[in-house]
Amino acid sequence: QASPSYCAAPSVEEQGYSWRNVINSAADFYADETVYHTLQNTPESQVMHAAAGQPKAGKGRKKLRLFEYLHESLYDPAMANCIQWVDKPNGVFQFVSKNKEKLAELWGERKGNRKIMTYQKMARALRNYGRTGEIIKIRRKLTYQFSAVVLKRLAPAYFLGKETIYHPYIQSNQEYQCADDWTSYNNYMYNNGYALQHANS
DNA sequence: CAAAATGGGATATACT
DNA sequence: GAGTATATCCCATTTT
Repeated sequence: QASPSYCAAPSVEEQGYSWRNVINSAADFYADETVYHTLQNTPESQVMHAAAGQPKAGKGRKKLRLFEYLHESLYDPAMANCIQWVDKPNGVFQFVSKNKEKLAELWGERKGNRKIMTYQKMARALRNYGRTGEIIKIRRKLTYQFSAVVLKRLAPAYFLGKETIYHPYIQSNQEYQCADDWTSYNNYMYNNGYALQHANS
């Protein structure tokens, strides 16, 4: 057991701990950040830039949803040490083991919760997304994936223009009732397209 | 084995 | 009051 010798994509969370390898394209980050601003201007996207860290402000504001917060963090370079894209085009991201609790904490503050939000509780909420398919868990450690729908809804005009990218993963825009099926399908695709050979356990 | 991750039922809250 | 979207608890199972 424990034979960490993948060569292709260094599993970020493994003992390898090679975040930089995944981040490598900082330019990519900034490019998207720019796009993110576009999103802010998009009329239909009422993301509402809720004031950062306001426990109980903004009454009329639509409440920020967990996946919106995560998506937002994903585009925030300052959060790169907590959460990060693994496969941006397909909405695959993962938390950083070492700082995931921090991200959860910030989420809790953002929501103005009474107690401190923990990764466990946040992950519980994340699991609820699995029911509706908004975000699903994929086999890799601390890794999840936004559904095509959510991704489109949150993505800047950017993807809307070239939505072709999101094909390799999800092909049935039908329903997510068979979560089990397409979860494994995704896992299959994921491992297939990333670090195909590893066949561990 | 221990720790980290994952999973999910049950109940509580806050808000529309 | 109903339904949604978590929040919180808490405990069990799996993976690392």
